[in-house]
Amino acid sequence: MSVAVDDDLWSAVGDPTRRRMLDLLLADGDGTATSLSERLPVTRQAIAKHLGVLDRVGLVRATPTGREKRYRVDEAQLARAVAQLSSVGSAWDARLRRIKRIAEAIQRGKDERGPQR
Amino acid sequence: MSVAVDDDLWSAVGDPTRRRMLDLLLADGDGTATSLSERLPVTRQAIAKHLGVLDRVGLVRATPTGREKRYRVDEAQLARAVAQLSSVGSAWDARLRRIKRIAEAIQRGKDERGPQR
DNA sequence: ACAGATGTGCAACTGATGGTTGCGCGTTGG
DNA sequence: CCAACGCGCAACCATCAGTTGCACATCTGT
Repeated sequence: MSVAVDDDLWSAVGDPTRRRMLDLLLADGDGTATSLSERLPVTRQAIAKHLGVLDRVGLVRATPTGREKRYRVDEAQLARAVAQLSSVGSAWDARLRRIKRIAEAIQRGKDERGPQR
Repeated sequence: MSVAVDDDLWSAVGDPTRRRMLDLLLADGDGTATSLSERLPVTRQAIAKHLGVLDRVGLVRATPTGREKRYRVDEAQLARAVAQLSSVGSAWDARLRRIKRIAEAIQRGKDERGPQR
């Protein structure tokens, strides 16, 4: 059975730029579209759109203060996303282990019947 | 410092359809574009394109047999992808824990100076 | 108080990509 | 041998990440 995953959340962290934005926000505590765009190889407007996406899925929250708009990571929601990553990861990992085990069992079966068929 | 991630690999597993394809291939052992398209809500051609992407990043390998082309998951490469998922996940997790710890420390500092002011 | 600097938001355009339909070609099986 | 099956290629559409350009709001220094 495939793991239950919130596609919106996953694809939000699926984008490399958005992942780096989250990294920066976590490192600095908060940030604005302009401050993030200065540290990433994309324009402010592109960052603003990404912030819109992250905001829609609840990974960041904005607090307008005067002329600027500071964004903070919503830690609970990011924790949810992390949980999903490790969930899918461990599911695949389990399958890989299982496949490997079966392969080894088959190999053992062949050996029992003799190496020359 | 942000985790080193192979963006191509990540974005390959970032797509929900491709993730489900990998799930099916892992469950069945192998599959063709047609067999996968029968179990997913997209056309064969869309599946074929996704298989192309997965093949390009090495997550699957194709073996043409007569008129059909069977795809198998490359276990080593998928293991690499899983490693990256858990790598990013645990990096964020560590940051979240650190932030929480600092927040608690600040809170303790306030308490020591007295709850009022 | 006002003029310039700074920060946002909105709109139009481009390029990549996930999806579709339609068609033609090789392989296979009754 | 020919009809069915599986695949690849091409054209087309929608969405989205990214850009440029411009207008509007808010600070700030003199």
